Amino acid sequence: MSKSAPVDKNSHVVLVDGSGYIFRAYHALPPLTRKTDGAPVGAVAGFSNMLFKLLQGQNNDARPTHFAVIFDAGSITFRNDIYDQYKANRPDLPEDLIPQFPWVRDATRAFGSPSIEMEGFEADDLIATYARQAEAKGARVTIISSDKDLMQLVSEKISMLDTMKNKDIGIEQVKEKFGVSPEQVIDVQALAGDSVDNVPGVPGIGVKTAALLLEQYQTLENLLDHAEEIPQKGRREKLMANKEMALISKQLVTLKTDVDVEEALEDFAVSDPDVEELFDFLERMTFRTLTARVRAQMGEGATQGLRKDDDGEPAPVERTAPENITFDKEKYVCVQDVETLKRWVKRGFETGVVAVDLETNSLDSAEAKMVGVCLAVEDNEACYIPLAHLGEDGGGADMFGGDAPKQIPMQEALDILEPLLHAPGVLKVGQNFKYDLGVFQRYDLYPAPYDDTMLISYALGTGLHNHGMDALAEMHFGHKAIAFKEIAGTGKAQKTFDQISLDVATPYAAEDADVTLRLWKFLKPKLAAEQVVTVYETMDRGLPAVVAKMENEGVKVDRAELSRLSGMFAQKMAGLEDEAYEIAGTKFNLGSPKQIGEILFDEMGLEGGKKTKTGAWKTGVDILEKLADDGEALPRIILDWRGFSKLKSTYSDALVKQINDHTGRVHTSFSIAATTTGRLSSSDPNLQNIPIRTEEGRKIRNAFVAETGHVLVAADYSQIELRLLAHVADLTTMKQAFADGVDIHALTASEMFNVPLDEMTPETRRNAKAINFGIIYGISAFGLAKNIGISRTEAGEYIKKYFEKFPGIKAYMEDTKERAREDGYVKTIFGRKCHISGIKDSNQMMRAFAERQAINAPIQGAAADIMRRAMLRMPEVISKVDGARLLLQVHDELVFEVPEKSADDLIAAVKPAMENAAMPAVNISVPLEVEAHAAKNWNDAH
DNA sequence: GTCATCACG
DNA sequence: GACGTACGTGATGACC
Repeated sequence: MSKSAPVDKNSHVVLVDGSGYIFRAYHALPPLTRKTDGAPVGAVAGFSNMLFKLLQGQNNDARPTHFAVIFDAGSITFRNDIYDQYKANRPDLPEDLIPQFPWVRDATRAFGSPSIEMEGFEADDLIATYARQAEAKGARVTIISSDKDLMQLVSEKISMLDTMKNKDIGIEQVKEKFGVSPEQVIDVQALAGDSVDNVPGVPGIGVKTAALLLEQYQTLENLLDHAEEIPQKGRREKLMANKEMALISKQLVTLKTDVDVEEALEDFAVSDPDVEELFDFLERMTFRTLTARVRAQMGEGATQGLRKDDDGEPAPVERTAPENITFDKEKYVCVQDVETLKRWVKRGFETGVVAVDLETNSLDSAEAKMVGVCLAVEDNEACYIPLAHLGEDGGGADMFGGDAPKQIPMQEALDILEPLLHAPGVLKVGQNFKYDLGVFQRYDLYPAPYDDTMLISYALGTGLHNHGMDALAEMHFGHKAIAFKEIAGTGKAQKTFDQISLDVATPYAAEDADVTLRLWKFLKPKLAAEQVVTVYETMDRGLPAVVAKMENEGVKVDRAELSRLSGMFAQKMAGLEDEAYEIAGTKFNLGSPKQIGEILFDEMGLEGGKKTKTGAWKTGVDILEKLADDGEALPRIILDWRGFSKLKSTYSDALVKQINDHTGRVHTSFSIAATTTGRLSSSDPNLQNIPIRTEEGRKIRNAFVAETGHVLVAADYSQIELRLLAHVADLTTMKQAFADGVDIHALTASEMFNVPLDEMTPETRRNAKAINFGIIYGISAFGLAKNIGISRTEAGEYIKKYFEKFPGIKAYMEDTKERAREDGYVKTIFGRKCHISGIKDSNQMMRAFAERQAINAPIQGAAADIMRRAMLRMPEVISKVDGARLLLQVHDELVFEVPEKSADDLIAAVKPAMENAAMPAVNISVPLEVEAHAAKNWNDAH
C-alpha cells in the first residue's frame, strides 16, 4: 500500500508511537462507544483523528514525506533478560481497552500507513532505529509521542511532538525536564530510575540530583568510577552500593538503534489510502464527525488532497464544505411579505415546536438592535425574516437610505409573530436563548414557554465539552455551520449583520435555526435517559429569562467617583515609580514581571528567586512578600504599585468605559452554561470580581450605587459551602455547631488544637479557617503548608488530625473519588453531573488534580444549584415589592436595587426565599443562613 | 495568541 | 528524599 521513495535532507519522517498513544487516548478522551453495538471505541477515535490530522500536516509546519505507526509486540522483550522485574508492576489492561488494540492497527492500515511491530522489541527501539537511520541521511524526524524514554533521541534533526497537548519537544524542552542535554538523558534515567517501568536506578537519587552529579562527572561510568570522591556521605554510599543497579538500569533505558528491522525506511513514503477501505473502516466504527471531515477533505471521489503532490510541495488544503445531504440550504426561505410570514406562523402553530433565532447588529445584548428573525419548524424547513437590513454600501451621505431591500416593517412583523411567541401551546426553542430573550425584552416581547438547547446540553453533563452551537452541531451531526466571519469578514472591516445582503444572510441565519431545532430533537429525550430532567427543569430551564432581565437592568456606577479614583491611583503609582527608580538606579517598567525579575535577582542579586517553567524569574505576590519581610524595600514598592495598577486598569478605568450610553449603567454578561460546577460566570465586564478584601479596593465598591431614592440590597449565603460539606459528608460535630450558631472556624480550631472557645486567638482561628477551606478544595499538605506558611510535615499532621476530629470527611473523599473513577463524573445532591477528566490518568499529578476537582465539585456545585434555584424564584418573590429589581449574582450573593422605603420589605421577602431554596428537592440537615443589608452603595451594603 | 499576575467566590 | 499541586472563574499588560 505504501510506496517507496528515497530519504534525503528534504524528507520529513514522522514516526508515531502507536502503543503509547493508545494508552494516553484511552485515559484522556471520553469513553465513546460504537453506535451499532456499544463497543468501546474512544481510543480508536482519538487515534484516527490524530492520524488524519498528522497526514494532513496540520500539526506540523511541514507535511510528512514518510510516515509509519509503530507498536509494541507482546510484553516480553530482551530487557526482561537483563532484568526480570522490568515493567513488572504495570497494572492490568483496562477491560474496555483490550478490544481496541486490533482496531487501532486497522485504523493505521485504513489510512494507508505502514503498521510496524517486531516480536521481542518495544516500539521505542524500532522508533530509535528508524529515527537514527533517517537522521543519518539528513532527514528531519518528528516522533509523535510524549514518552520521556524517547527524549534521549532528540537532536538537531529529531524532535518530538505531543499531539494531545500540541507541544513540541526539542533539545530545550528535554533540558528543562532532565536538566541535561539529550545525550545525557539515559544517564539521568539510569540514576533516577523509573517507578512506572520499574527501572530500579539508585535509591534516593532523583532527576535533580542526577543532573547535578552529571554536570560534574559528565557520564554515568565516570561518575561511578569516582563515586568515592563525592563529599555528601549519603550520596556517596548509595552510589557505591548500587553501582551494579545503575549500570543495569542504563542498559534498560538505552534504546536500541541497531535493530535488524524488517521494513526499510524508504518504504514508508506516504501515498494515497484506499478510499473504499478507509470509508469502510470509518463506517464500521460509526465515526460520523471524522467521516464528514475526511469526505470534506477529499472531495467527492477524489483521493488527492490527503497527501502530498508529486513534486513534494504540500498540496493546498481543499476547503470543500462537507456534502451533507441532511442539510439543504437551498430550501431556506427569505420572508419579505406579510402573507408569507403569516403562513410560517401558521406552520409554527401546527408543529407546536419552533426554533427561534434573532439576528442583531451587535453581540452586546444590552445594545443590540433586532435585524431579523429566523424560524425553523422541521428539518430543512426554516426561514429568515429580515427586518432592518440596510442597502448595499455605495458611499454618499444617503448610502443607507435609498436602496434597502424589501422588508416587512418591523412593528408589523413583530405584531404578526407575537401570538406565536407568547402561545402557551407552542414551544419556542433557542440556542443560548438568554441572548435572544434579552433583545426581545427590549421590544416588549417575552417568548414562553421555551427550551434552550445549550442548557439542555449543560444539564446532560458539564466538563466534557462546551455547549455552543458550533461544538454541538459538529459533535452530534458532524456538521460545520457557516461561521459569521465567513460572511462578515474580520477585524475593523467586519460588517454588522444589517449590512449583509439577503441572499448571503438567509442561508446563514436560517441554518442556525435549523440546527437548533435538530439539536432539540436530538438532545431533549436524553434528559430523561440521563436522569437529569429535574436538574434541567428546576435549576436551568428558566434562567435565561431571569438573567436576561438582570443584564438589561444593569447597575449604576458613579462615573465621577471612578474618575477621581483613577486620578488618585495614578498619583500614587507615579510616586512609587520614582521611589523604585531611585532604589534600582535605573528606570524600568514596573508592570513587566520580566524586568522586575532581572532587577531584583540578576542586578541586585537578591536571594530566594525561583523560576517559572518558561525560565523567567517568578515575581508573584508570595515571592515578593517574602523579600519584603526580609527587609527589602523595592519588593514592597512593586507590590504596592501593582495593587494600584490593578485597581486602575481593571476597575476604575475599565468600568467607566463600560457605561452604556443609553442607559447610563453598566451591563455585564452572565454565562449560564460555562463552568464545570454549575456556577455562573460574568464577563464584559466581570462584575463578580469587584474588589472587597482591601481598604483601597473597597473604594471601587463605593462607586457601585443605587439610583436616587433607591438603595442596593446585598443578600449573601453565610458559609454555604462549609454547611453543604457538613451535610454531604455527614459531619456530626459540624452540623451541631451550625445548628447552634457557633462560630464554625473557632469550633474547628478548638477541636483541632484543644483550645477552649473563649481562649481562641485570632491566629489560631485563621489557621482553622484555612484548613476548612482547604478541605473543600480537596486538601493537600503542600497546598495547606503554602497557604498558611507552615512546614509540609506540620500541614500533614493538621490534616490527619482533621480527619480524626471529623470522621466522615475521609469517607466522603474516598467515596467521591471512587464515584468519579467508576462513572467518570460526580453528582451534586441535586443530581447535576460534573464530568471529571483525568481521574484515571497515568500521570500521578493529573490524577491528583482530577481527584481534588472531584472532591470540590459536589460542594461548589451544590451551592451553585441552590443559588440557581433561588434565582428562579426571584421574579415571583420580588414581584410583591414595588420597584424591586435583581441586578447581580456573585456566586453566594444576590444584589438588588429597590426604592429606599421598600428595602425592609424586600429583605423580608428575599431572605427566607434564599434560605429555603434547596427545598423541596433536598432537605439540608443544617440551616442555611442569609445575611442581607441595604445601603446607598455596594460597599456599605455588606 | 500565551503567560504571569491578580481580582472575586 | 524526587515529582509539583490547594477549587472555580475573567481581565489585564507584557511579550512573542
